[in-house]
Amino acid sequence: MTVTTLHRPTHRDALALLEEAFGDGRMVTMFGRCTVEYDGRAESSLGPGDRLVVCKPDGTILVHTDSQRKPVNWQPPGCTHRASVRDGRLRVRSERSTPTERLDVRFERLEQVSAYEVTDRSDLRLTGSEEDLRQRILDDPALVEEGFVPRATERETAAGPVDIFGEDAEGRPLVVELKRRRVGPSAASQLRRYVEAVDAEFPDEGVRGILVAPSVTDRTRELLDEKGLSFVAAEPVAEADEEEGGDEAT
Amino acid sequence: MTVTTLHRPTHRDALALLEEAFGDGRMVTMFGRCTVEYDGRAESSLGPGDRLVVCKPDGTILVHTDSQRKPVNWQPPGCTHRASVRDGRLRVRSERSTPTERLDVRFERLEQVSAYEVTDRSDLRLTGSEEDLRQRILDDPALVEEGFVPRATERETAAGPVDIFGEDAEGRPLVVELKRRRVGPSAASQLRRYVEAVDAEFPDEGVRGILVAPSVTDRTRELLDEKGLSFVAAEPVAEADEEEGGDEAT
DNA sequence: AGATTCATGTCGCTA
DNA sequence: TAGCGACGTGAATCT
Repeated sequence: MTVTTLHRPTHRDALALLEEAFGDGRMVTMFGRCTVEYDGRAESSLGPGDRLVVCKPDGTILVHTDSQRKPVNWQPPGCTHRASVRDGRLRVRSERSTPTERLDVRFERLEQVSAYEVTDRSDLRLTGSEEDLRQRILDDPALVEEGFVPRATERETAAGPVDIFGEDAEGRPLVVELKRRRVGPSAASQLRRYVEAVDAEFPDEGVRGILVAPSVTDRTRELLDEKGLSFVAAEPVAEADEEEGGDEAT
Repeated sequence: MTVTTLHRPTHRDALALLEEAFGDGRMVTMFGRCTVEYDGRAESSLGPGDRLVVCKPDGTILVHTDSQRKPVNWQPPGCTHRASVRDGRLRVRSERSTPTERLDVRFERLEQVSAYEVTDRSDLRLTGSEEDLRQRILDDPALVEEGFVPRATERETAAGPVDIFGEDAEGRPLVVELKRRRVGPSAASQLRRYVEAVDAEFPDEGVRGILVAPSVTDRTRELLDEKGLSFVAAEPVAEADEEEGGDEAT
């Protein structure tokens, strides 16, 4: 039996299941009317309402309402959660240090508590990341510009690590900043920061900077132009051929 | 009855409950062995495994494993999710446009399906945000420096909106960038961007920039110094008095 | 543990 | 709708 469920349990029965499940490393969900108090990097208070609470065996706790992707409250992995009954009500407390953070969920009503055994796993395979864009450019540096020769990735500078560092056709240092999607002003600032740091390393060598991304906003384009930086359009994965024959839709 | 639960249901029975719950605007959880395919801003494939799937009435869908705060796969609010049975297996598909994204969850085994009615709500009250820091400084501008006079918040510039714009004791323009927590290099770049934009607006008036945050990293401190920018330490909420008497622990 | 950056970031606001 | 920046960002990587 991989799922144990209590329907409208007493708070004490719920506590018993929670303690058992926490001990077994099972994942738990609770649904009911509760309040939530959080104190740590910030501080928050959530009045009574119907929520889905998820406790994971790695110490994660999530409090979900019926909207939004983000939990209304949570605690990250590595926390220790403990359940107790105070004044006849179930309470789940999750704590951690560095930084010190505490989350308290107090239930007024409990509709359902379930414990799940998770045994089967598979890893996620994802494509379309900045890493894919980097690989694409290392495979074909001409995508950046004719004659570009990559020399290093994640090269350290006084301002932080440069995505791709290399030389242009004339042998001048070239700083390439990659973004997997359309970028705003912060990307231009980031590139500028790296270029200035590299420029300090190679004075009078005419260090250049190129931002590689699918596209840029107008303001970002202006910021790049002002600072003498370039933009080259490229995507993490080659676009589907727009010219005829691209009939792979289902 | 605010919760309906099916234990080890047939895929057709699960489908019936899902369609009913989607129609009623109820929140749904499913637990079982499934695979997940995603295609949109990126692309991913997740092999078979035991997961908790949450469907919210606002169109959010979450696929959680037994670890991490982040779902392994998801779809944001505003998506339309549809359930069906193909080859005797339950499938939940969630789609949206702008950008075009599709998520497919296919179940091999179904341990439990639950539908929850969410009626009771309360809003979250949170303190310790950048907004709190701003209010603190507007209440007492001397926290930035003696003689500082705020003139505007979110003031627009060619490089974006400045958190607090004002004048120093000598009447020179002052750009203040706020951060609720310890900052890295990007904050220095951001401030510099704003200062340069304001400097272009007020040539030869000696525009100054001050970063206000709890603390900065060493490298960020150097970047600020290089560019003639300042740092002032301040937190969103006044720190507890470290000197004696702070005995509120439980 | 701290620093740095990417992310299918998410979310809210505003022009 | 797109642009822009905050977020209790989270998560990975490297020192």
